[in-house]
Amino acid sequence: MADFTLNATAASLLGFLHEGPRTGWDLVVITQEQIGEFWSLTQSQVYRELAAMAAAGLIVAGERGPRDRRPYALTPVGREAFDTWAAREPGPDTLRMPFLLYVALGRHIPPARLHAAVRAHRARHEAQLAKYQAIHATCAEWGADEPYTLATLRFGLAYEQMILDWFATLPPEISGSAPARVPTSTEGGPARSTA
Amino acid sequence: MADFTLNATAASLLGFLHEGPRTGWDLVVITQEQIGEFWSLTQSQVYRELAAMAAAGLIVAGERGPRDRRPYALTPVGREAFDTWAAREPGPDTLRMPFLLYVALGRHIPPARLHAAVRAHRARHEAQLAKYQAIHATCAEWGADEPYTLATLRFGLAYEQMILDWFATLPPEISGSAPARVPTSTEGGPARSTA
DNA sequence: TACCCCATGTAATCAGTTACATGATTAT
DNA sequence: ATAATCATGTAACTGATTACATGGGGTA
Repeated sequence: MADFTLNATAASLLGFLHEGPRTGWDLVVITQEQIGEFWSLTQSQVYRELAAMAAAGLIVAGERGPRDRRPYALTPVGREAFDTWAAREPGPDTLRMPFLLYVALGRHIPPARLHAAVRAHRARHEAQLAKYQAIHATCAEWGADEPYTLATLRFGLAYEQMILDWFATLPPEISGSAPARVPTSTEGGPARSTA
Repeated sequence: MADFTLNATAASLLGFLHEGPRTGWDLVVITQEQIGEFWSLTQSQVYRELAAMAAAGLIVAGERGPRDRRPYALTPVGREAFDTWAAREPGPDTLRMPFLLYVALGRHIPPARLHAAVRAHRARHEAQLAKYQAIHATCAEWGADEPYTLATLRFGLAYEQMILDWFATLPPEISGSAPARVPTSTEGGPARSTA
């Protein structure tokens, strides 16, 4: 029972339950907006993990509320399991980018197709950056009392900005249009930050 | 048979087979170094997908060579399947970052633990940046004839540099040490690129 | 000859995704 | 009354990870 090994998804749910009892639905919404961009989890997973953790005693289900809402609360055992999880090094980042696969195999993809994919992908990231900027604008006053959420938001901003900068450096074979005038960086030597 | 739907992993293998027959082992090595950073795939998957694609006629196995090496060659059917895959928009990027999960849940993690995780994670990315820089230094002459691989490499460089820049902006509660003197960017208004 | 790496594969498990079924509540 | 949304859950599947089994071939 004490050897229930948490995966990071389950641990994240326990993490949010530190702030008080939440229903599966609550957690779906919360996780989606707070960590969804770098740790996706689906509604199915949430209910599955909650059921498993309840069976293992890490959380307890409360009374069913209005719309069958069933809040789960963290137990001392759950707290301990979370601490055990937190005591381990977080695993390595993994990226899954079908678009970069396109680029890597670009030699074997019709140019028009590749260029269209570039445009679509750039548009996605422009939209995502705008979204982050909007959130950041409304939440700039957080500062001191929300450093954790703010840090992840700032990561998102930096990430999207980086991608758009990278798009601007693509050669015409890939982008379909001339690169913006930026340090061309194909003239040898290790790359250096422009920041 | 013609309706064999490729997943991106299988498609990537077909992509590399455009350059000539390769064995499973070859593909494990090639994919690991060429796309491994943004599209991980394991040896098991490679052999599984090769077997499935061979059964579907997308590739054909050649004679077994020295150490039981068995080269697979692309067939016209496989080429067509690849083209069909390439004609679709690539799916969205997904990030899986346990470390950011740590940061997001930082409020509930002992500070010393969080700071240690930050140090370890930063070290990882410093090492990764150095690796990319080394590759870039040896391959700077590619330029025109390897634009695709170069673009992915330059993505890696930009990504790692972005992360290290982000680390420098972390507040002491998270990093354990004072942030570097950079545009503090917590003073309101949407973030702007510093590039 | 002994050992290590090359190379192919299988088995078992876990995690993640999609689709669907069901019923309660609120809004129109 | 009807539709939309809230909320919980199940089923089926696909993909990814880990571990292991097996044997060839080169090297010390």
